[in-house]
Amino acid sequence: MIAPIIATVAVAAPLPQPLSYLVPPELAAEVVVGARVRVPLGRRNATGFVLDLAGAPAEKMRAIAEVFPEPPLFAADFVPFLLRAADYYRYPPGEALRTALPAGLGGSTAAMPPRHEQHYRIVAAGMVPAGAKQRQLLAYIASHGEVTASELRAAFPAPQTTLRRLVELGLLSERSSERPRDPFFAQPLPADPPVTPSPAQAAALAALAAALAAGFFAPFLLQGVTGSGKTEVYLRAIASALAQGKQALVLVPEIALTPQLVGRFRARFAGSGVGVAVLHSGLSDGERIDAWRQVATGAAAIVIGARSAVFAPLPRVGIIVVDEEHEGSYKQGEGFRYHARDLALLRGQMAGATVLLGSATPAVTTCYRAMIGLTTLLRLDQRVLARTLPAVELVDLRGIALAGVLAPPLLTALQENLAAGEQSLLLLNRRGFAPYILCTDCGTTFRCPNCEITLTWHQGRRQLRCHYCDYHTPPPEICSGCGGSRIFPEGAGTERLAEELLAAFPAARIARMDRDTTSRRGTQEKILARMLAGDIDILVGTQMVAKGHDFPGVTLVGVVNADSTLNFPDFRSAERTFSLLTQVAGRAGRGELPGRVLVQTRAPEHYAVACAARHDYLGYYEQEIAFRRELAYPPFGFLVNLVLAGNDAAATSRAAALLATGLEQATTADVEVLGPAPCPLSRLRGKHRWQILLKSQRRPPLQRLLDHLDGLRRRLPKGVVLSLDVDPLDML
DNA sequence: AGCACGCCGACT
DNA sequence: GTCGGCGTGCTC
Repeated sequence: MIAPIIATVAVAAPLPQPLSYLVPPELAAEVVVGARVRVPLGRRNATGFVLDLAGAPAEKMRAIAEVFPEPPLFAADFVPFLLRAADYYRYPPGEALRTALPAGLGGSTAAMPPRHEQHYRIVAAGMVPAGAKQRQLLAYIASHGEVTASELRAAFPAPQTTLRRLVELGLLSERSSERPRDPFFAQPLPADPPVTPSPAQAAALAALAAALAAGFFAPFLLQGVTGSGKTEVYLRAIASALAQGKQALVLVPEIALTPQLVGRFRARFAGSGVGVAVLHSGLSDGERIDAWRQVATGAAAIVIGARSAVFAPLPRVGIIVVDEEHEGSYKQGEGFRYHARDLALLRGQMAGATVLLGSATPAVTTCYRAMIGLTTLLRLDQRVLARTLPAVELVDLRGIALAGVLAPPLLTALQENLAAGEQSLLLLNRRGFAPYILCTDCGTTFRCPNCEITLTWHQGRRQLRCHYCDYHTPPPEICSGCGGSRIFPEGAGTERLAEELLAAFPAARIARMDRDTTSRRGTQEKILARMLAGDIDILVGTQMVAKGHDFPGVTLVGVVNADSTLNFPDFRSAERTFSLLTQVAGRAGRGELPGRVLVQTRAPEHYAVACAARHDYLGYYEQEIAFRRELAYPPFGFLVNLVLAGNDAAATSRAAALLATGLEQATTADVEVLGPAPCPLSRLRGKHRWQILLKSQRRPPLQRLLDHLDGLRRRLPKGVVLSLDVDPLDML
């Protein structure tokens, strides 16, 4: 009697553990680790992923029903990482895996089949067909050797029927190969001018090379201001990893994943035949599936991607780069709420890889790890080509009567910069025309019926819009409170700022860059190209303009309201403010010309603002870390945020109270249960929301308390759902 | 998440 | 007497 084969399957259902299934003998050849399968679950079928195979005695087990006819999605060494990640964030492993996989591979439908490309070559030389078109095609193919269908389509109009005829005549042979859908297929490789590393870059590279050679987990923090040459360090460190037969994973914030950045990697590596795969949300399902496949088969040695690329199934990852590691977009905000930087560290640890975190303004938690020696600090202090950092001037708005949103110093600076024929960049972290509209007779504001916020006035679309759900409505003719008609927009967004600028500088060419003007594909590139060509004098934008883009011609940067991020009801508001101000200040004076930065604020003494103005990361860090220590916030304490959401206000608050009581009874002295309290966004998309914050100086007791949660979760009233955020980045 | 089982209210 | 409410628990 041969022991039956048992497969461990992560089922795409909210089950806390993978399940075991019998492998029917007739499927034994196809059921491999990484296969996608259909399995019976209760009285229905579900999709699952094979994590493991073993011979074991069959107990009460059901059999795998079907195997998807496709190559395995990952190899066995990927599984422990996935399970650790799912466990850490308390998310069902099957669902975690489904989130990690590209859309189209996580579901129950067949994957989009690979795309094929036809190749043609001459079989019988010398034979001359009758048609002129046939002769032309043959001559072309004869002179090029083997030719692909797409090349022929480029050279001849509609060659398809002629080709088929030539194949039928036996003059051409036809062969088909898989061609991955490649969004960069038609793009030429940019130039890659050689640069000599600066002494600081060389020192960093020496440390990285030593770690790569040792082949153990080694985390590094590469701290360098914008323009200090971090990317060159990434490129060279990756080259060392490749030279050892290892592979590289590069994570960048979604917003920074521009063709320019990818172009730089392709320029360095693709020329020498190294496969570079790109994974991000802008790809089509087919492109994404193909990219994932190239990674899984090992055809791509370098993977560049946003957050979810941390799960790319690289077989031999030697280095993981996390660029702009402080960026909040690395944290997934719903569902499987993982943090890609933290998982990069975990993955590096499990794979024995070098992990390189890069930032000008490292997250306080990351810097702390460097300070206590858990991470090696590498510094790039100089900007390349000895460019100096721009001077930052604070404009204290207190006591200034503003006509619009721009105070006289910033207006004057803009005027001067325009007169000098140079470009300016203005940051206002709020899109739309005005954050709310107000009845001046009775004070009524207009709110979203689904969310606890005011509606933003969008002048161009003549709409009031909610920025949290898709609610939108035409403006009210009369006030719903008093019947009056004196309703006016209050406050300012990018739309109003652009209008104000146009009024102040009628001759200036002004453009706006925010989610409203860049939603269509290609529009963002268009604005960037116009900026680069000098066709824009003043660019107005949200934080989009602060991150990821180079504006070599910009010599003046204005921050319209530095306090907007500071006043967030969140313990990380200072951190975000410091980063944003530093980033946007770094946009000035990157080219030949020196830069100038003006920051409007009502809190010029606040350390996040004052230190950013002085380019003083350490000064900021010292104050921030003291504040964190005092209140036992990260890195001195660990947080888990529990959010209860439901349609019924009373049921939701009752559920929150019940859950908090249950947790208080279960908790030990070393875990604090804070709340329940209404979430800062107390109503969102129609749901009433309450939160309970768990806080502890140590992780184990926190995890133990979370074990109790699974029991308590079941006793919630109907219609109230609990979601859990381990290491929350914000608590809105 | 589904989908059972199971134990209490108002109906042909 | 049943139809159906949604609390509780399981799914290999």
